[in-house]
Amino acid sequence: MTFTERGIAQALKQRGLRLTPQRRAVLHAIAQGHEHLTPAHIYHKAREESPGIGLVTVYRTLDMLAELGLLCEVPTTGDARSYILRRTAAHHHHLICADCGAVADFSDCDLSELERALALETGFKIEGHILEFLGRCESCQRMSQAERPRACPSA
Amino acid sequence: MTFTERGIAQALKQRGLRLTPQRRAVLHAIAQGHEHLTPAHIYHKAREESPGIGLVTVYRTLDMLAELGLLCEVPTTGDARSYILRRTAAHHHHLICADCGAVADFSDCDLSELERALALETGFKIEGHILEFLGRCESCQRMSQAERPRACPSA
DNA sequence: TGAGCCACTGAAAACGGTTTTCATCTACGT
DNA sequence: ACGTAGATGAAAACCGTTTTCAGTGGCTCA
Repeated sequence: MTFTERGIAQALKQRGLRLTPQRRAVLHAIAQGHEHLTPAHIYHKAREESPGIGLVTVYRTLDMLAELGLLCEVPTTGDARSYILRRTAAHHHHLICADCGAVADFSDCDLSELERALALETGFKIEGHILEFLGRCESCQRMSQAERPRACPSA
Repeated sequence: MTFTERGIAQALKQRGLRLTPQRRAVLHAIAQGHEHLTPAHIYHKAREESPGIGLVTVYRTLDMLAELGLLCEVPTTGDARSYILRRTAAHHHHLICADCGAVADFSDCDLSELERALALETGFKIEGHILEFLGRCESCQRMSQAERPRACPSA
C-alpha cells in the first residue's frame, strides 16, 4: 500500500469512509514529517492547512489511519503516544535518535533463528517482535557533549 | 544486584534513603508478580500488606526502584506504563504473552553485527536497542481460539 | 533525653493526554 | 436538489501520573 492521496481515498471509499479536507490536512502534515509524530505535533501542522480542525479529529484520523495500516504506533516509555509513517507495507524496524527524534528505517533483521529457538525453549507461539535501535544521529552527535542518564533496555 | 530485602535495604541506606513498611509492601507485591506490572496492579497488591498505602507512594517507590536499576520500564503502545522486575543486572530481553502478560526472559540476542552495519550505513551512534517478542504462551494457546486484530510492529 | 533535621507519607488538587458525548454540518449517491 | 450516514468541533468526562502541602516519625547530635 502506498501513501498517495488517490490510494488512500480509494481505501477509504472501500470502507464507506470519506476523504474530508480535515483528513487531507492530517495526511499532509504526516507526509511532511520524517520523524516520530505525536498527535499534538500533527495537530499543529494540520492547523496550518485547516485552521478550524480540532484535536479530536486528529485523534480520530490517526486511529483510522492506523487501522488502515498506514501508520504505526511506536512503543515508547514516555507519556505521549507516537506514530510514524509506514513507508512500506513490508516488515521493518526503526533507528531512532534519542535527541531529535529522527528515524531511519531498516528491514533486514534476521531473527527467525532466534525466534525458533525461543519458541522451542519456552513453548510460546511467537507472533511478532519489536526491534528498535536507539542512538544519536550524526548531527546530534556533533552538537552534544552533554551527559545524559540512560534508561534500562539497552546493551 | 540481587533482589533481596537486605540488599535493597543496603542500597537505600547508601543513598540516605529508608526502607519503610510501605516500600516493603511494594517490594513484596513486585516480588510475587511474575508478569508485567502496572502501578495500579502493584498498588492493589501492596494494599493487602499495607492497607493505608497511597497510590502516590507506589509511584514514588517505583521511580526509586527504577532509578536503582531494580525495575525496567517496558515500552508499550498502551495507555498505562508497565514495569517488570529486573531479574539480572545483565542485558536481557523479554518474550511477552499478548493474552495474559506472562514474561519469559532471554539474553542471547546477537545484534552486534546488525548494529555495526546500521551504524556504518546511517551515521548513527547506536547506544542500545529494544527487542521484545510478542506471542502467546502455552496455556493461552490452549485456551484461545478467538480471533484478535494485531498491531503493527510484527513480522 | 531532648531538639532539630530530613526523609517519608497520604490526601487532595493539578495536570496532560485521550476519549466520549452531543448537536450540527457536509460529502456523496440517488 | 435531497436524504442519509459519516464527519466535525466544543465541551466535558476520563484516567493515569505528578505536584503540593501539611503532618509524621526515624536518626543524629548535643
